[in-house]
Amino acid sequence: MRADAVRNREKVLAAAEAAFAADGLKAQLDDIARRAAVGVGTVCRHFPTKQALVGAVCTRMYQSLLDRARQALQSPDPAEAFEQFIVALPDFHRRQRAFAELMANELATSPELALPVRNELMQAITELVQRAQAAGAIRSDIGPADVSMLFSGVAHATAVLGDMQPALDGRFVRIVLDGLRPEQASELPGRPIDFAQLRRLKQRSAQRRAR
Amino acid sequence: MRADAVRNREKVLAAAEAAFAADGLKAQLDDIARRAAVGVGTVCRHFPTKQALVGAVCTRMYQSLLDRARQALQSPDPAEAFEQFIVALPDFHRRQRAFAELMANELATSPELALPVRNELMQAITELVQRAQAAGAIRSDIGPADVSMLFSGVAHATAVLGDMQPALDGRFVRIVLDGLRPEQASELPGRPIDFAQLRRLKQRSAQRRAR
DNA sequence: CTATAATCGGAGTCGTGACTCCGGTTACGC
DNA sequence: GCGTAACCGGAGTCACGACTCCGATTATAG
Repeated sequence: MRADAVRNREKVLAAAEAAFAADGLKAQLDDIARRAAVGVGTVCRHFPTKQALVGAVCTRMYQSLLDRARQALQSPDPAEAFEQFIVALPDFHRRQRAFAELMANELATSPELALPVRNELMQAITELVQRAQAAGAIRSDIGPADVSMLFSGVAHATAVLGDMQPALDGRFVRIVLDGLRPEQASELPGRPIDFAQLRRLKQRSAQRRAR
Repeated sequence: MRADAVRNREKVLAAAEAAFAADGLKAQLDDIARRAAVGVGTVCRHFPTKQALVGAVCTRMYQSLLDRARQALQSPDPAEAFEQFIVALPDFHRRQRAFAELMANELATSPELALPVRNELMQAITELVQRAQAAGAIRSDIGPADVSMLFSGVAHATAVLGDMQPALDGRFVRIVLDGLRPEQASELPGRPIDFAQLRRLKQRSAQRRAR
C-alpha cells in the first residue's frame, strides 16, 4: 500500500470520527470527505460502504474502551477496578459521542459487524464484574450483560445530553452504581444475564422479527 | 368535519402508532398508509408533514403517560405512588416502542413540538418525586429532571431490547430504583436538577451548537 | 334525490444522500 | 529521470422516501 494511501486512510478515519461525534450516525459522507480534505471517491475506495466505515471507527472505539477495561483490571482492588471503569464510561462517551449512539444501538443492531474486539471487551467486563462480586463489592444477582445493558442506557443519556452540564451524566452513573451495591431492597425478576444468554435472546428475537 | 374523515384520521393514527412501534421513527409513510388501508394522500392531508404525525402520536402517548402519573398520585402512600409509576414505565414503553425512542430523544431534540401535555406530565412527575422525598422514600439529593433523565435511559434500553425477555428491563428499573433509595453511598456531583434548570441547560447547549 | 363540495387514492415529482466513473496526478521500481 | 500502475477528485448516477396533484368517489344540505 502506498504511503499517501495510508496517510489518507488515516485522515478519513479521523474525519469520520469527528463527523460522527458531531452529527451522530447520520453524518454525511460528503461532510466526512470535506473534513478529511479528500474527495468522496477516496472515502468510498477505502471503505466501500458506509457500514464499513462505521465498522472501522467502531473497532477503534472498542479498542480504546478495551484498553481502559484492561487498565482497570490492573488495579489490585476489585471494587475499585469496577468503579474506575464504570465511572470513566460517560467521560469516554462524551468525547466519542457518536460511539455512544453506536454502542447504545449495538445491542439490537449490526450483528453483521462481528468484531473480535467486542468479544474481548465482553470478556474483560465479565472478569471485572465477577471479581467485584467475589469481593462483595456489588450485588450477586446481576450478570455482566446486565451491566452492559445498564451502561447502554448511560451511553444513550450521555449522547442525548450532548454538551449539557457534564455533571448530569456523572450523577446518572453514581445512581446506577449505588443501585448495584450489595444487599439492595429490590428482588430482581429473572436471573442474572451473561453475554452468552444475551446473544441467545438476541437471536431468538431476530428470528421472531423475521417472521 | 365529515364522519369518514374522522374515522380515517383515527385509523391513520393507530396505524402510525403500530408502524412506529415496529420500525421506530424511520417507519415509512407508505407503510403507515398501507397499514391504515388508506392512500398516502390521505395521510398527508391529515398530517401535512411527518413531524406533525409524530407530534400527534407523541401527544397521545404523553397523555396516556400522564394518566398513569395521575393515577399513581391518587395512591395515599407517596413511596408506593412513585414506585408504581416508575415500575410501570418499561411496560408502557414496550407497548409503545417507538415512543420510547421518541421520548429518549426528546431531551435533546424537537423543542419545536412544544406540547402542553408534556408540561403537565413534568408537573406530575415533580409532584411524585417531591412527595416521595418528603416521605423519605427516595434520596433527597436528586431532582425531578434527574429522574426523567434516568428513565430516558430506561426507555432507550427498552427500545433497544425490543421483544427480548421482558424481564431484562424489569431488572433495569429495579436496579435504578434501588439506586434512588435514601442514604446511598455515593455523593452525587452537582446539584439536584429540576425541569426549569434542564430547560435552561438545553437552551444554552442549543446556542452553543448554533455557533 | 340531486347538487355540490369535500374527501379519497396512488401514480408521479422532487430532494437528498450513498456510491461510481474516468481523466488527471502522484508515487514507486529501474 | 521515466514508465507504469495505482491513486485522487468530484461531477454524475441511482435508489429511496417524503410529499403533491387530480380524476374518481362519497357524504351532507335542500
